[in-house]
Amino acid sequence: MNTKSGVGGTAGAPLLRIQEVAAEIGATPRSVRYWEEQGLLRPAARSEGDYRLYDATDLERLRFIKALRDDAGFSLAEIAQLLEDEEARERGHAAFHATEDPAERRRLMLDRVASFDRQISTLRTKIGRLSAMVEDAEARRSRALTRISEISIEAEAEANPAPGSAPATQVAR
Amino acid sequence: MNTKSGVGGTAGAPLLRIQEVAAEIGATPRSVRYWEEQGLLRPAARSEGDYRLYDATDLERLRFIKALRDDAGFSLAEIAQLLEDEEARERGHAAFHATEDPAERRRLMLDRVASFDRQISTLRTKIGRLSAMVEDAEARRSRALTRISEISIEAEAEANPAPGSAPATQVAR
DNA sequence: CCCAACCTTCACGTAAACGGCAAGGTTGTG
DNA sequence: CACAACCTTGCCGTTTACGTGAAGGTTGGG
Repeated sequence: MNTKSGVGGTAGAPLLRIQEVAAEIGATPRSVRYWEEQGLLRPAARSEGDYRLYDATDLERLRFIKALRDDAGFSLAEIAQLLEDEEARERGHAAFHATEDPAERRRLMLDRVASFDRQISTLRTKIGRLSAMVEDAEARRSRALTRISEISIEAEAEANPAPGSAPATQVAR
Repeated sequence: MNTKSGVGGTAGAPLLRIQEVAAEIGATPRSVRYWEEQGLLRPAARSEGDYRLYDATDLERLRFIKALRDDAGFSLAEIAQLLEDEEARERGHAAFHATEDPAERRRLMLDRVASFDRQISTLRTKIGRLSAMVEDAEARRSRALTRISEISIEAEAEANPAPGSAPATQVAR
């Protein structure tokens, strides 16, 4: 077995190979390659022998993709859309470090915030639709409960024809 | 064009044909047939000439299926699971009308409530995962905002050489 | 009765998202 | 340096969820 866990040149960052990242996020190397093929990730980095190498940022991105697919149920095409924002953020990150101008840096960060806002709103839309379904189910549930109490009353009336007052028998079992 | 809108025998309920229900829920007849093929709906009802006929209950069910697919992003297999509960509810509905015993009726309605509870919890689980993603994005967003305010301070410091101490040169790079 | 517009059941085609295998190159430990 | 374990790029196979005819029957207004 391999004892090594990093392939970093100067050991600055522990670059991972495809199987390692795949296992980390709970996917297969095939899927990760497919996602790359579909343009969801950049070529990451390659080793001397052309092995794909992933860093922490890539891992984060992969986790995000996985969550969008499994948890949110988005298609890869939709994810590609959402990731365009993420791309923009990363480009912004590079631009950020390329400038010293605080005004420029501020602008880049504001773009980043706006990008998060779009992402959040997309997710919230989905949550909204799911919530509507929950509310619908809750309404039906509560109607069922109403019916139950009606049945109880009905049962009482049947078991106790007396109109005066004072119920006597139990209903539940 | 056809002027008729219902095909009810005694005009008790306005049974719809496949294209009508499909249009109603925003799907194609093909999809509706496929869903039936996959066991998501029962044969509904058939006309003399074997045309599929749908009533209000079927429509509700179809709407539910559509929402689960489009809004919640469930696979037909998952929907089949969720619908088993719905099936049980409908069987319970029949059993409900078949008995006069209030205790029995109460039990059936309680089953119905439990079934709704399971459905609601499934949806809530999904909402929870989406909410986690939103929270994550919000955390990143707020970190970006923090960076922005830091930049503002940095800019001030640069424009305004240290009042108390600390000679100001450059910071990052 | 006629005919357009619907419906039926096959049956094959397709896009998405991978799975799996072949043929060959790379890594790094013993 | 040998060799197991990993990687690479094809490329074909598979499942899901339908689309798209084909060939023929049904409906219902005129």
